[in-house]
Amino acid sequence: MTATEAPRGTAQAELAGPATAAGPGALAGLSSRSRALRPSGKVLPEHARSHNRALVLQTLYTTGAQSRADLARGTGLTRVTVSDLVAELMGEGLVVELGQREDARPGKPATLLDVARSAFRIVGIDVSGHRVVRGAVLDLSGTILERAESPLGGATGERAFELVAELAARLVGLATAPVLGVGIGTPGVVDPRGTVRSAPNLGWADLPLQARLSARLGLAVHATNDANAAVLAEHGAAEADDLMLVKIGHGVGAGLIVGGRLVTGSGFASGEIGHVVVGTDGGPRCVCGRDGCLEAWLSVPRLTEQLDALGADADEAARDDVLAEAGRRLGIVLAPVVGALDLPEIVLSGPAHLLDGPLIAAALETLRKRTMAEQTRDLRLRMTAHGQDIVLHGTAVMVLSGELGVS
Amino acid sequence: MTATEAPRGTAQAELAGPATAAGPGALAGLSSRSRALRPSGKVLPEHARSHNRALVLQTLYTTGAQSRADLARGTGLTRVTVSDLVAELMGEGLVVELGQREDARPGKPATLLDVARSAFRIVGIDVSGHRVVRGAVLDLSGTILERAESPLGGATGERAFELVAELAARLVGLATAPVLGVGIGTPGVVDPRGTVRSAPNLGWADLPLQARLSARLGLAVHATNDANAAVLAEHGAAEADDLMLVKIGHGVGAGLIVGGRLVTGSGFASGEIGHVVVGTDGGPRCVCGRDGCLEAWLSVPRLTEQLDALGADADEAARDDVLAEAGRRLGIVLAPVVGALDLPEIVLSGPAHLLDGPLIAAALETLRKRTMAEQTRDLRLRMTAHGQDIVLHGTAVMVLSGELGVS
DNA sequence: GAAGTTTGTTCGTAAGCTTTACTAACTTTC
DNA sequence: GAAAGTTAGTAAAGCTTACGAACAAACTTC
Repeated sequence: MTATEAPRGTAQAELAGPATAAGPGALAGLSSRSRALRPSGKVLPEHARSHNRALVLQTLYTTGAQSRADLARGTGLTRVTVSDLVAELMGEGLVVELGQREDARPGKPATLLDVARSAFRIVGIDVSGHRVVRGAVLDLSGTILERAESPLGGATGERAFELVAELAARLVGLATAPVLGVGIGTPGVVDPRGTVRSAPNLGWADLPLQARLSARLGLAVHATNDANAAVLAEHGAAEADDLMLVKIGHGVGAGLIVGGRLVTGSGFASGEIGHVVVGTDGGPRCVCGRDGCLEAWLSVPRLTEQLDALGADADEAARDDVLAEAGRRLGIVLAPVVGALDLPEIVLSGPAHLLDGPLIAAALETLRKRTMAEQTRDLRLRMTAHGQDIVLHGTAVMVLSGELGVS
Repeated sequence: MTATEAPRGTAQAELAGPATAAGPGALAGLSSRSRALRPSGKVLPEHARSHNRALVLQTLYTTGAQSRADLARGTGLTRVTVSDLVAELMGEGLVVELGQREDARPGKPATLLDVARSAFRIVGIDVSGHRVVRGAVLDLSGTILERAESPLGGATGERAFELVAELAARLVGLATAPVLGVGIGTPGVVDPRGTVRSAPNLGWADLPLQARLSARLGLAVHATNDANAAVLAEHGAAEADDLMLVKIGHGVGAGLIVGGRLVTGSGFASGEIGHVVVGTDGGPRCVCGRDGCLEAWLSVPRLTEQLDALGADADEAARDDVLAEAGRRLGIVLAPVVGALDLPEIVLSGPAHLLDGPLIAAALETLRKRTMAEQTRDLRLRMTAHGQDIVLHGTAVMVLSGELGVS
């Protein structure tokens, strides 16, 4: 009996989490399979199986087209087991054969396999913009195929949710292949079940974003904080297991990966460094009422305002001073975090014309001056390469990871 | 890789590197069995088995005496499987039957089981003292049964290693039951294989402490940074999955647990916050040459010196001011870390007469003032309950975790 | 004393991965 | 040009692991 014929519907139904609705058609079995649901800890054979299945898919995803034998060597599993898992994955449409390898080697020519990167779509939504909700349809490689956006127009609460839901539905409609899942990055505190505990700007409090959207779309939905999504996007490319991403926009927030895993925090509020006070010499008044919060120093509105105040014909040096001062403040706040976590890399996301230059240089210099040389000698501080789409890319990583165990 | 699951066990696997020799006799099979050997991925049935074995042991360890049926309910495994695993554990001498349960209930009376807490010993060594190396023999519950120490006498390099090795051997000799393993907490940067990459005070650089000691004693050895050991000790008792421990002595260091796992850092130098500069208003000159490092503000020699300078008949308020200022400085450094990680709890270790009072109060107040209210409202900042023995207890936790998968 | 309950074991089964052995299909070598 | 060697993928058998069903033991309750 081949794996594809195996009637395992019951097992899937049991594994499927209550919060995430399974998709229709070919996807019905997918979302449940790869997730390791181990609330209290025991490991059953089927868990091992799904782990190995995800491992094969992951290897194929990151290493690219290769044969079953290559996969066996790469994963440490035997060729037999790999063949079995691949048959299962092919049965679900996630993996396809590309044909025989061309190069001339002794032995039977290998049949190349690859993830069916165009067989499924991911819908990503970025609610972190101040004026618009942005969305996209991506393929399994994370390439953006379609875009759409909705002006937020100051909407909050239920109206804001409605805008998000409509945009998501519109994008699902644009998808020309089955949708694997929908990912959402939103500001605020989001718990692991995708409930927005608190997002003041959007007027959301205890909004079960993931559950409601999942019910409405009939698709698997994953929601997380926008900075967390961003750091997932960056981690997808980076090889490092420790990474911090600082997202600078209207507010300032961060996402952290430590030991290869996303840090959520005890109250799901990790990365909220925007209202940490910087230094011991005061600073600009913050919207939160205190003086010298990081956000008061560094937010895009504040920087823009300061630069505008210099006038259009301002000295280059004067502009640089403003930006360098903001960078120094960022460095001051990051130094203890870098020291405590021994971080090798920090990535900034936000308007490059403000961040990429004197600001980032001053931040790195400040970090070096305020931490042990051994730790920050190799520290990298750089702009993201994802640009404006970082949250969208991150939501795709989240869906891939959540649905297929791939990142 | 599955985000929630893939790297699990890495901490253990890394802690127990290939350098760890298995013990003799009854212990020969233990150390290898419980370790989750999953460098990059595949899961075999035997891995699942060892995981479940550790789960049973862990449940028994933390919940205390209970029946096989209780264990089955607690772990989610069936009674059959639990019986099988318990038989294996009893065969290795790790679990014993205590006799029938006394209370009057319908049904066949249950046979109570417990971890054989006195059947094995753990030897712990604390090299973090400035003048002496301290050691102890502990049972599996972490109770200290014997103590021994060696004056360091300014020894460094090979002589210091010799002192440690001799103390360890002496303690192994004092043990009246088979030794499960030896744990060492040392200052400096220690990699996952127990090699001390750098410990300036001891004159150690790239010293394979774990491997050499393991070869010499013929026992499993685990070595880690002293602050990491300390936070493991604290975590053993705490229920929280996120925890920071700040160890204040001659130097200042920290150990971090995030998401239930020890943070090692990209260069194995996590927690090195002693030489992070505090604030933007200068400060005392540090041994590292900079002004205003945390260690320059907060180290025990510095505090003692300041208090001594006040004179023996000093005002109580003056003493409090000195300590409160140090506490404020600690709060300033910790605020960004608390914000970034959303930490629920910070524990201090060090001389209570200095730390437990105005210092800790000022630190907490400063933390509250410099972070978002939502995050620090429930923040706990307290002294450790382990006192001077925190590193010794931590080394025991490390051995338990590394050898048995129990913590 | 009968009925019900709980414990712990025995026996057979399903799932999963491995080893061993095989065929297919190619390159290299003589 | 044929034999030898190499590699890919499959098939069969076996081992490990955990499960479910059934059962005996031993107790409480009625």
